[in-house]
Amino acid sequence: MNKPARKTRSGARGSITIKDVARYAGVSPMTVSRVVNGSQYVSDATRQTVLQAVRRLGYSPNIAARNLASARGERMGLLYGNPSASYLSEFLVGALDAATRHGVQLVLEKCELTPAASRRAVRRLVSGGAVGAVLPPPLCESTVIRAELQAAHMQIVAVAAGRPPADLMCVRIDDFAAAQEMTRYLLALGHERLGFIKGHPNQSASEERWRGFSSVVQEAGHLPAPRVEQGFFTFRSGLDAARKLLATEPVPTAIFASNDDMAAAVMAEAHRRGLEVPHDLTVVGFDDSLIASTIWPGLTTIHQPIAQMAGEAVDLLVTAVRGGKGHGPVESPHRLVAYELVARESAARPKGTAD
Amino acid sequence: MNKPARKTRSGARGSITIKDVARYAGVSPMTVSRVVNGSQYVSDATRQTVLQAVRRLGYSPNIAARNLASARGERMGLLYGNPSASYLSEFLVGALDAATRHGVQLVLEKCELTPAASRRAVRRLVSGGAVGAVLPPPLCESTVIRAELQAAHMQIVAVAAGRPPADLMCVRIDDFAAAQEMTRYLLALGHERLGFIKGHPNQSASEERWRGFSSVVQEAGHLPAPRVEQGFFTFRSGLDAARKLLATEPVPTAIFASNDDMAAAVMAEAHRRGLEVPHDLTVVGFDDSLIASTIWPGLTTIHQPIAQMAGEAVDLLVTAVRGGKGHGPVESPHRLVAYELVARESAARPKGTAD
DNA sequence: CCCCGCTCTGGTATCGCTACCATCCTCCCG
DNA sequence: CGGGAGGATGGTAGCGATACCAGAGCGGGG
Repeated sequence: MNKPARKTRSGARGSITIKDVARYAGVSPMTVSRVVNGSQYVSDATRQTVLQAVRRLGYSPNIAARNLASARGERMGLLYGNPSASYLSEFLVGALDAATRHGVQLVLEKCELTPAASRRAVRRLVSGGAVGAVLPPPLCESTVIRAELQAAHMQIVAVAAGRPPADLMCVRIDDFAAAQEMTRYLLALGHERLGFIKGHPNQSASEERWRGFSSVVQEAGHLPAPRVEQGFFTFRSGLDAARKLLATEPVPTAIFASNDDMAAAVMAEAHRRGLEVPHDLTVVGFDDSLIASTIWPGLTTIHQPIAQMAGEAVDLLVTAVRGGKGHGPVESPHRLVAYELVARESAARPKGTAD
Repeated sequence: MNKPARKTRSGARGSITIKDVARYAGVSPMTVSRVVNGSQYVSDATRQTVLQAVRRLGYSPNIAARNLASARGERMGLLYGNPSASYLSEFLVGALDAATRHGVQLVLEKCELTPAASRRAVRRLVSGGAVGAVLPPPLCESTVIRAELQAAHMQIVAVAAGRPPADLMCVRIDDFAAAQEMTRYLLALGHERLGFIKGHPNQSASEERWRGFSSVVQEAGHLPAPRVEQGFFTFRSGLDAARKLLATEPVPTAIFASNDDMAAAVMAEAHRRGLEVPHDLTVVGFDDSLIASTIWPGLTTIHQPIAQMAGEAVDLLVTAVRGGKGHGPVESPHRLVAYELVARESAARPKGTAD
């Protein structure tokens, strides 16, 4: 019999195992496991004892072991490759956090929007062992990607699609309502000559934002018809749109751009024409992307809790994947989260109005 | 004896185990393991057989099991909380990728720069079981954080510190050389009246970039003294600096800002004054952050391979942590990676110069 | 010709945790 | 007061992989 301790247990970090806790608390490892995993079948007294032991010893479960034993640790794909990618960093933070919580692994895969690239990306994901995928915008609009993923029997969650297909799991804000709120905000400030820059026609959120805007304008009734330009969510397209909006009289007193990049472009063009923001022109955006708080004056915009949305997307995915293993389909595959109008310096009452 | 198959193996995804491969290839699981892990002690014939079996069966090792068996799967902390945070998304992509490669878990922790917040963040990291930490800028400059981490016996890798302490593992570009190259680029275009906006005095990269710039200016000899303003890496500070640089004659023909946010501010201010970029004024930045390619005209800047740097940081960390378990200290704890000057539209020959 | 050392391969014992089953005990009901 | 339901606990057997050791085959030096 050669059974010397194979490894010096002392020095190693984080080497406190469930057995140590069990011994310390005077219970069996199983009971500790139950406490740690929040099973109901533990008496309060025992639970307290164990929790104390856990705290005293600084126990933290070994994820690898846990995953191995419980057949968890699935891999979840996150397809990214966002042209207007201010989302990504916050998105990753939220997704990674949720993934850690659930003990699943997050696999990143870059993906262009061409069919060929999509196919390749999905294939890499599949061969990487992913069982589900999170699709941030604008990838969630790609039918090719969706088809490829579904063909591979993957669970999918779309994030921030404006009007998602009913059969798709989805986490989003109410773009329509948010655009309405922003428009009402402009009206409340006293603006009447409004300009609007639409988003990319391929993304369903664009339509929603536009509908929100125009519904409020129509509701108000008395306003002059707003000036509208088509944009494509890029700074450059915003510049072109702004040029048109600002070149011909009557110049709007407020411009609502469908995202922040375009709003920043409007500000740049306004400044070039000698207009001060917000004194001569109010500019508002949508998304609260990085650029909104980077530039000066700061952009009044709609904040999306991107990290939270990404987190919920992963939650949804995990539920779907695990649920699918035994139970029925997921209860409510659509999740609406709260947006927030963030007032910074780029919006004010129109010139010549009392404060 | 009750030994019915506890679980239907068939339906589960990715359930091909090392044993299946071994059986298929007619070897022992150990041999498969050796092949998969690239051990040298496998004959070529066997290796080929096994590899074929792996491919045929679509085998992919179970990370949880692997980590458990080999005592890997450590947790690595990533402290973030970057005020000028264009880094983060690329950074995360690179770090997560490397973490996946090594089979370690990445734990994110947000961290403000105040001592109290730092302490709290580090404590959370420790209690989360992290054994090492990656410090992106500007956190790597904080002595408080470093001290806290070292007190907790964590391995640390700083990323993109301009002049890191010699005893710290570090991945960075040569800020000095990059600034030199950019300055030479401006001179080569024919610019002589230069402006420079310094970075935040608390970050050592600022000093390096400034040194790089001025060394080339001095080398050149014949130039008029450059105009220099202090900035703080923010858009706002760039705006203030630009205002000063552009308000007083002689106005520079080219302005080199120590980062992209400030360079974007210079462009904004230039446009406000009716100067066209690059026709009337050349503007260049540093970092190649998101804003550099968002705005128009695109910013000529120094590209840092952020994802790669983050990945190498994790590599370094893993090596240090695993190495520390048995071997000596890490060989070369400093890693320089290649930067690249990215020429976009914001830099051109000065006005009135032949092309 | 034997022994040593090297390459290559297989067996066995875990890694830390949880699933499942067996057990014990309490309390309620008839 | 016996039997059954169900709460609370412990024992045992893996999850899928690697570490370590043992052993088989082979070539070369003494």
